[in-house]
Amino acid sequence: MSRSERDTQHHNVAQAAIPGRVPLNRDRVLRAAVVLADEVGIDSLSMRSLAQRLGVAPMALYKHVASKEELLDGMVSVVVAEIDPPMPGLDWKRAVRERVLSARHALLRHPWAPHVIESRTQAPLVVLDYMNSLIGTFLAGGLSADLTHHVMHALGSRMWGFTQEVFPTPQPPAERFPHIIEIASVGEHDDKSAVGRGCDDQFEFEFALDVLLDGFERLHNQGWTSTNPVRTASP
Amino acid sequence: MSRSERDTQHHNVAQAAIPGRVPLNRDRVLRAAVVLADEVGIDSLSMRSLAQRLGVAPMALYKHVASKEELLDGMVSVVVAEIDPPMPGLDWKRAVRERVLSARHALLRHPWAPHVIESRTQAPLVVLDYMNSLIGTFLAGGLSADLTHHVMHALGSRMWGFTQEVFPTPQPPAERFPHIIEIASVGEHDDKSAVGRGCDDQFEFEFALDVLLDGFERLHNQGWTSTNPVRTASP
DNA sequence: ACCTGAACACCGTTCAAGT
DNA sequence: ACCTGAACACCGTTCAAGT
Repeated sequence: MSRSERDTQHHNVAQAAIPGRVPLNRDRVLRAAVVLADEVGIDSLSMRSLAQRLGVAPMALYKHVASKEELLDGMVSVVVAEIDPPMPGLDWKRAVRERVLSARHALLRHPWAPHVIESRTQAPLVVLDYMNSLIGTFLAGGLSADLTHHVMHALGSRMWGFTQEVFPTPQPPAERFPHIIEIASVGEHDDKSAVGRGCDDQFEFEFALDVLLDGFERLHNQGWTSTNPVRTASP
Repeated sequence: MSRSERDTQHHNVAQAAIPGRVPLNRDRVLRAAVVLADEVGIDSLSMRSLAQRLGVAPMALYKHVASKEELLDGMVSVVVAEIDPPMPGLDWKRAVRERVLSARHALLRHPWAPHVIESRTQAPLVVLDYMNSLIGTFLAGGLSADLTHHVMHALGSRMWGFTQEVFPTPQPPAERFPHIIEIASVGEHDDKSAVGRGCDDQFEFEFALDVLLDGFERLHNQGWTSTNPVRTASP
């Protein structure tokens, strides 16, 4: 780092203590939005509340993001960029597994991320980078383009390391729902790992991920193609 | 049906032609909300627009639903109640498969249903009925309560017959995303079956569902338990 | 060039009042 | 008992104006 660069940084840091003196930029807006959403929840994140946090008029934000939708796209980009790069030297199955669990690690720090990612209509570029990289891992492992296509669909939003939880929070009455009660008691996992409401825990996620990856591997070994989808389930 | 009951019905039907004369009830509110959301989209469904459609002041709705959240719960209940009952005489795997595809048939008529179902914090009772019934099918098929628990988690929101689509709508640039381009061309399915934006098509859904069900069957045949999860993927 | 203030067209929901 | 109208505390976003 050159002397002038260091000075500029110090200058900015000094200005940051004086509210409103550091000019806004896109990155500052997006990072502040991520922090604010982490703190107060995505429902309480508004253009107005974000502007207030930044000590700026609401309309100042529109110089850096065209709309709230673009703000949400940008927030997704920030957290997806935190996902670790692929680990080298692993076979495709382990490589995908580790990558997805790394995505889980990065995204589940932000309880709002699952919902916001799934609500994107246009995937931000870093999202496509991640998907492109995952696809590359399957292809490098020898899976056909055909199988890889369907395997990526089957993986679905689980590629981000989360699944929206579908089980009810309160215990329902046993008379009407005997089967739910019957299976509810098994496998009591730690509630702490469920980040925010509506997220799975680690054991259930890995179980589902492994069922899928094992299935993909079996289809690959069988030479599965979409025009000749032979498939059996004997042990 | 007694004479007086018939007369009462005729009376109501006659009144229905005069807007605003039939007293509102919860069912009329919920059904109107479902129809309106089908027509204008869930984002344009507001308490005010629904009230206007019903020819009533916005606050009249609050006699029948406590809040907009409760309205959404009720709308989910309406569409989930349309799912066919389980088919008798099938083994557990076929029974689950048919039931889930029937759920798909019912829910995908309402493009907003996936998003709204996944956003429920408290599952409506008919949602628990459906889950209880699915669990019962696994248990009746001989799966342990242990395995069934994890299998239900792994099935996740796919039990409703849909998965949120994760692929981008516009074709991205080939230079930056070569692998996406490579697999994009395979298996061009009909776009018509993708109900609204963001929903999978039939082939991809069945592929993923079968990978999961085949995996569940294999674990069941192997005598899998959560404390002794032996699992291999040889063909 | 970058930010502001007022205004517009919406929300869900409260409250007190009408019939 | 059931519905209404006005009002409150919010939204995202436009526009014209400020420096």
